[in-house]
Amino acid sequence: MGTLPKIWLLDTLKMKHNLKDIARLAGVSKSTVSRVVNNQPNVNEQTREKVLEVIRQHNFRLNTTARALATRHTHILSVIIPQSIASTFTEPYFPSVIQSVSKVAAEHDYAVMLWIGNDEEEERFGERIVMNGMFDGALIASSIENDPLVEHLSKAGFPYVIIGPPHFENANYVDVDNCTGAYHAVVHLIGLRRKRIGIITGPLNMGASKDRLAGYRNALADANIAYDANLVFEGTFEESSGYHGALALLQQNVDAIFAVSDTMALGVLRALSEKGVKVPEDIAVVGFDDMPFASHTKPALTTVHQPIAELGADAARTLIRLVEGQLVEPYQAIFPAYLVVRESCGAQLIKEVHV
Amino acid sequence: MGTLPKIWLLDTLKMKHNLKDIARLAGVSKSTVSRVVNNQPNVNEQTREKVLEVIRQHNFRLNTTARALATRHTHILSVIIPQSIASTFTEPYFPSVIQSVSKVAAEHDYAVMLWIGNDEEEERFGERIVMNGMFDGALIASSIENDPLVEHLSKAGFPYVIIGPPHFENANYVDVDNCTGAYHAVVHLIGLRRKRIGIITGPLNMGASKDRLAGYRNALADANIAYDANLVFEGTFEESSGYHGALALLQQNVDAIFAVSDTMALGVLRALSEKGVKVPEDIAVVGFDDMPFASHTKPALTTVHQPIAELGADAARTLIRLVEGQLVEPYQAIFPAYLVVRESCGAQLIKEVHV
DNA sequence: TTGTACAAATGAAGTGATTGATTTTACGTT
DNA sequence: AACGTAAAATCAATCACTTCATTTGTACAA
Repeated sequence: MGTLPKIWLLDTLKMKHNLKDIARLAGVSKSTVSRVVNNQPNVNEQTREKVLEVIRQHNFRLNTTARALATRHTHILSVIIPQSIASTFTEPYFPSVIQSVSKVAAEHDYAVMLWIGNDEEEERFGERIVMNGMFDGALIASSIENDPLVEHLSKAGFPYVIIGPPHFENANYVDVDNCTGAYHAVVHLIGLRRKRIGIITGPLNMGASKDRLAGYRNALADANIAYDANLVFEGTFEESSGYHGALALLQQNVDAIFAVSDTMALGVLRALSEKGVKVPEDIAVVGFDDMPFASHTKPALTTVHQPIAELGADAARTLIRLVEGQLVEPYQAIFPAYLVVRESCGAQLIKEVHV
Repeated sequence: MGTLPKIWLLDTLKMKHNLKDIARLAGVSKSTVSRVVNNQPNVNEQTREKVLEVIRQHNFRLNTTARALATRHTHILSVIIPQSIASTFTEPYFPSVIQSVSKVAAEHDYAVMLWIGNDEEEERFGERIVMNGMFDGALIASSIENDPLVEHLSKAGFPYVIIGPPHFENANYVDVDNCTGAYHAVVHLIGLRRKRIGIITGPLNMGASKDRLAGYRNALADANIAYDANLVFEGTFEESSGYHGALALLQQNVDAIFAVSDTMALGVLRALSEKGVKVPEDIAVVGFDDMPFASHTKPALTTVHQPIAELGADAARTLIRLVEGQLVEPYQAIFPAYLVVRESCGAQLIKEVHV
């Protein structure tokens, strides 16, 4: 701060004009130019044209920073990826969310700031974000429970929307029905006569992971199958944890593995293929996410579809409404997740048997 | 603009203070508080302590927007993903770049803005970015040739660094030696006695794709193998284009396929596996990128490694130097790319023959 | 007791917009 | 011609900071 040189190479190249200049050149006052730029009424049509002409001629662009100071709104939305999941950032889930957020933001003329947590900084992450403060609201992508970040933002008075399970009673959030989605997947496996169904969960300090595990347990309970903690492997959402989870569950003689992310399911397929285990004949595999690659695996992956892009878009729209004061009640949306049956669960086999 | 309600629910909750308030409360002037906040010299140690105490007590945070207006620097960096490649955004390449940029930015106390091109808007994309103007400099991720975006930014006077092959003579850029990387891959295949080597390129209006194709041609030329346009399939960097490329090249009786991205190589493996073609026995496959999943495919993928994170980090560091006026000469860095030999190229086979 | 030097603090003019209160202009009525 | 009215334009305050020129304060030497 304050240590930057005063003269900027590129500043000298661009002749910058401000409202006042344009006003002078067009022979009107600053206010009038402001009205024209902001498409406000009460300005004569000829005057408007004249001003626009001058603006065009001088290639004038409004200084957004000054406007932000005056209006107290930057028209910037933050997307926050907590450090707890930064290692998973390269998973297609986040790009999808970000892309849809970015699109909605653009439609409403908002810019998007991105904050990705860094393993090396602990507490400082939330502080950095809050200290910056140059955004109107924040979207928090699936953080862990009791993430201090949320409290930080909340205390600092920033509007925010959580993408994932909520942390507080009255939080604004947009989530997928993880529990029911997982439930359907496991019910399906049970229907296909699988008896020992293993699960590879995500980190259990994340709401989404817990909900999916709950769906698994509900399905077992409804079928009167005893819950066996040995069949539960806590993964990290990474491919390698699917791989190791599968190896561990093989020891338990499972006949089905439910990996709660497609990426982990990929790891499962790799492990089983290496061990010469046939999918779905010997072990059925079901994933979660329905990522683009899920239909391209071998065998094609049966998985729980979640509408990731819709989730991000809805969250963004909600945040904008919140920021613009159009949202009075807390907004809490839960999107359905449904099972997409492909090859890896063995539904085909059963059908053939029936025939 | 200008249509937002004047009273904000959350504004009433947070008692906001400004420099003037703090100055009054600490019994000093605004300037002094500013010095303290910015860690500048010429302020008495006791005064400094006193001011800091008041700041702490009132939970004061500097208004970054006002500072930006005064200093004419927002301390924001933009990462721009042109619409031409927005479809590939979920590829791990971009998250990796963004993550490393984000990290470097954080280290230098910069925030990161993200602009992702949208297929639906053509020309408006660059305009939107420039009109926003609330950033000090931009990082452009691998755009197509003659992308009007670069011209836009350049005209608007924004410092920028290109990640990928440069568009102009004097542009600042950070790139990978795509040509040499591809060259090594193809030379390796030739050394393994492959005679008909097909290539699946990226979009040929992108510099990186062209450079990789050039490397392929150079390798053939050096080995006195005639270049055959029938062995060249123009892909899109997407998995499916690898799949279709492989099917097309199968018609040409190739004995090796060089896919210039790992994701496309994945598609190649899928196609070959479906057709019952053995890799590497019947057809050798080489990818490009060395993505995390490359070592987890079956067979493990031989591929050209490129240091994606380093690329992003270096670009970010360069941009910050540029923005802060510490860069006088154009910065042009080319990172080496090297071949990582695994199973899919069939190097093992040859060794065994020799034994 | 001044004068000088230097550190510390202050005052005021910027930065470029928005916006509500106010004045000017244009135009149709009486 | 005087008046009322509404539209159009202007004025001035405000947003919250930085920074340069200036003043104040202190200590030490002459």
